[in-house]
Amino acid sequence: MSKNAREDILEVAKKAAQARGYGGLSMRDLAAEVGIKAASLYYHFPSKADLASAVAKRYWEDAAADLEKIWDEYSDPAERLRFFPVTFRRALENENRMCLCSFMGAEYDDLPDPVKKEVQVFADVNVAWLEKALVATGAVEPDASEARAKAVFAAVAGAQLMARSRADISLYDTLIESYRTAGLLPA
Amino acid sequence: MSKNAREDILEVAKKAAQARGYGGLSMRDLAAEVGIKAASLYYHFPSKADLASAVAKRYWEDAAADLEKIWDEYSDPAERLRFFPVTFRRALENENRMCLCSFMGAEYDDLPDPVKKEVQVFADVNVAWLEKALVATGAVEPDASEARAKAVFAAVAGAQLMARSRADISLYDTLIESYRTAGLLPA
DNA sequence: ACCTGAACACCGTTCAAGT
DNA sequence: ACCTGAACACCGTTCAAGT
Repeated sequence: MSKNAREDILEVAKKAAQARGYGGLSMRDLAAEVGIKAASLYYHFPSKADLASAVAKRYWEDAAADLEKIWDEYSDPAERLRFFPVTFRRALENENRMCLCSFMGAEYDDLPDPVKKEVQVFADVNVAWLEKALVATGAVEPDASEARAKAVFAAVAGAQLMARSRADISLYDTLIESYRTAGLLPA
Repeated sequence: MSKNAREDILEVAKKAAQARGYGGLSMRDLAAEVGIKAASLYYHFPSKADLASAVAKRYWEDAAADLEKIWDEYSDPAERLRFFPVTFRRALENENRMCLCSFMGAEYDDLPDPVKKEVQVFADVNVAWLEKALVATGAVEPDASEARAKAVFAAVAGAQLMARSRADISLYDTLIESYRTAGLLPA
């Protein structure tokens, strides 16, 4: 693919993990897609756990950068919140994939600790951004803003999961719109 | 365990699938826990897909029965809705397990078609019950009731997923309470 | 009717060996 | 520095064979 095998591995592994999770991520298949042998993977990453941890870390770093971009592009607090669900929509647009961290959240029991840690940072980053954005709208009581931010995150993740389980992206849009009608997200 | 091996298999497989999903369900481990050899599993079920399909079918049947019970036990529509999240809470109480169908929803790409079908029926059953209950409260416009029912289902599933990913059942309670404060569920 | 051992093609992982 | 083949203990599954 590119000149940098390590980059290729991370990229292909990310897409695979978004579709099949940690357990479903096959080192042999991954290697084949990158164009090397499975054993060669272990030159770049000491173990599957290390690889997945690096993938999850980059995943939340990219998410954080995306959220920063939304923040800077819009000044209206409600406008910013309008765009939050778009980042989760993109995974579904991308061949019905889902958030890597939602999938791995489900796999909690089988997740190596370093991976678990990065997965939780992803949620932390999203919740912190949402809380900041919600407080700025002034529509949420300050002492309820953290709980509300978590609620929005959980609900959006749930919408993505449900839409994926039907391979129906229009269902995702319906769900987000219902959240707005119900008052969970600003209309 | 019991006298009936088939029953034991279904029961143990259900708990395993709630913790590790379809992919994480190991026929060898399952057999060991039941007290037979892996090959013997294939006497009772022709394949892993058939076993998982039977498990998922029973799962939504049990869920439907639970919902019926809630419906009959309470006559106040809002009261009925108050108890909906309790069924999802029980999985978390049970050693941080989650809804089998949420997990398998994430595994969409690797799910055999018969399993996929049963998983979707689970969502259908829940959404139909929720819609009935929401309409009865009179608080939701009739032409928005289906979308709202789906939204509640997705949000509750998302709350369960997020709480599981932290092994924190109190987070689940916080999220459900936030849904009520926000207006997604009746307060 | 119900279960088993042995075999099949897979998997993640290791490691000594190649260039 | 980067990759590989061969081997390890696993996996789901099959099947002929046992009782």
